[in-house]
Amino acid sequence: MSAEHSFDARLTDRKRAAILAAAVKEFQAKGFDNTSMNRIAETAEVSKRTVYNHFESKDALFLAIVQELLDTTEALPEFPFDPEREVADQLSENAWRIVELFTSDSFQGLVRVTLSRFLMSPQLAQETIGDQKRFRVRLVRWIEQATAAGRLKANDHELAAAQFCGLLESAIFWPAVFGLEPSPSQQLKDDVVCTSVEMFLARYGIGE
Amino acid sequence: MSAEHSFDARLTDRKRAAILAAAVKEFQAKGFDNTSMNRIAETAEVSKRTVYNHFESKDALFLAIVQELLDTTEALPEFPFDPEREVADQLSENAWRIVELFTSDSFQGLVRVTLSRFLMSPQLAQETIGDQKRFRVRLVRWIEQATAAGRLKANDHELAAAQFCGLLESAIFWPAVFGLEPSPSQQLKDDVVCTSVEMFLARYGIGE
DNA sequence: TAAAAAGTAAACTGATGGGTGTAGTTTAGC
DNA sequence: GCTAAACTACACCCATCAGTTTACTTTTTA
Repeated sequence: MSAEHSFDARLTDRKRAAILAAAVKEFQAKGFDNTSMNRIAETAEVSKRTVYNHFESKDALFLAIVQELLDTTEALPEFPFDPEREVADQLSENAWRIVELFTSDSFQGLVRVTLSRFLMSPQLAQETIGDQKRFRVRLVRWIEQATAAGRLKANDHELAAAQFCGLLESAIFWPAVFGLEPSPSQQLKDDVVCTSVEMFLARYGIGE
Repeated sequence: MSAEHSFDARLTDRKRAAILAAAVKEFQAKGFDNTSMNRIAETAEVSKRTVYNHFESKDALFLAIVQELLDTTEALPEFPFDPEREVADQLSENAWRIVELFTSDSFQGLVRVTLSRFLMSPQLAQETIGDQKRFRVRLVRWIEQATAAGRLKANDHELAAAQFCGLLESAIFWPAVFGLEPSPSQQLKDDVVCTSVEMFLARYGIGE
């Protein structure tokens, strides 16, 4: 028999993946401090020693997870200003991307796990959660370009971007993080994107 | 000598206060799990046994702190809509109150401590951080009243309130929580309140 | 097919930390 | 001043848990 059901990869790789998956699950469920390596090994259906063969320490395992999740959410495309398209249009599209990111399981996982661990150490938090800034940078650039093209009137581009994100976050992101609404309805997302764009343009837009 | 410098109270009460203060300090600095009762006793300059004489357990101590901090931030006044005053005026005032709350040390302390502990248990997090909702309720009511009075055009009052708070939070509150800017400048606060009110009214206001 | 690489089970170490028990000292209040 | 309540120092119990060791089996690979 060539393989039982190991369409996947070498055993070693499968074990590694199982450990990461188990760790994500446990860390998310109970937090870093309240998750033991024994438990992770158990959940991964792997011997404890194997966990330590793959990851030097609990911290190393944690960082590997954060890195993996960061990589997952990394692949957001650039979003340059397009002079040919309507401002509202582009902003809506950008808003949708952000909302989708916010509500994606992987990003939620990242935030929950990381937030609880690094709330106390701003340094580390910045390096990891700094991810949250990463898409904001794109938005800032877009706002800058749009302003330069005379299609927006924003003085403080950073602030404008922060505010736009804030509009989306307060209604979509944070409620989800705190488990109020498991996943916001399409209806709500629609409303939020819509009114956010309207509000933003009401303040920073040029009557087009 | 009537008293050395014990203008305060009975020794017992001073001890209790010292324990609470030490616990707040330690929990804020290192989080719940990474703070030992030994350390708290040490910081409070109190014997460990005394800590346990005042508080049944580490959890009890934690809850006492949360309660105390909640009480501190509890005393926010009602904010009814006043038909005699300009809408922008009232909204600005409300925004200022919220910003002041956000940047107050006691509130920051509450959030840091509570967030890190209860991020994993939405139930508890809601009851405690739900405080954050408490002022939002006032804002929701204000928006409702203003809308009823024909001075605003908001369909979803909850959403509108969330968005307004989001505008303030993303620029003031969260950066402070994550220790980026220890305390935002008066200038920034001004800008944020100003543009937030403008944005909000641009969308929900009636051209007055 | 044999050696090298990876996995397993389970007992173990060492440290931490919540919480208790005790015996003796200090403070409060009558 | 004397008693009860509160505080202190410190040893102690016990559970948890990160990480290790050992002796052995399975998988990979060349």
